[in-house]
Amino acid sequence: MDSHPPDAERLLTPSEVAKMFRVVPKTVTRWAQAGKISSIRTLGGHRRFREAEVRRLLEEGFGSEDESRVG
Amino acid sequence: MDSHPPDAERLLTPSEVAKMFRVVPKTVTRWAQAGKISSIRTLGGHRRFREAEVRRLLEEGFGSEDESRVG
DNA sequence: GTTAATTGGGGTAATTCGGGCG
DNA sequence: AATGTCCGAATTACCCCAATTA
Repeated sequence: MDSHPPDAERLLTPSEVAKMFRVVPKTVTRWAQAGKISSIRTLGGHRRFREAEVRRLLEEGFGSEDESRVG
Repeated sequence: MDSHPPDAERLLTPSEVAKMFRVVPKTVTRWAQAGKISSIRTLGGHRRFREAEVRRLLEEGFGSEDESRVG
């Protein structure tokens, strides 16, 4: 039996996100601390990231650098 | 009709909770042992978790970390 | 060249994972 | 097959400081 709760969303570990961006896991942690990426915490304090958001951020980085960035 | 499912009493297995947090089932068991999450026992000694509580714990850790939190 | 921000590495403690067995 | 419990290894969090980048 493999019934999952309705809005079970795919979560990624810091290492997995780090590999996608080609940075070390610690850098991903800094992004979370800086509020640049949202994250949830396991009950032990470790972070998990939404795969959808990570991929969105990853693709934003491929946009033209001429694009004005609001921030 | 089941248009009003009593979510508050729905119970989840260790595996289901583990998938929601992106951890392995054993880790969820550890959280129960540490008292970080309440659980009930089946007559066979296995644990079950309240979906409402799990969801609450899951959403507590969401959002940017630089947002102030009202305690 | 200087200033400010980001990234990476070291170190330690806590958490998580994986294997084995009941 | 899923779960419970114990142990050792890997991952992560958090600290500080140097190197790289804009």
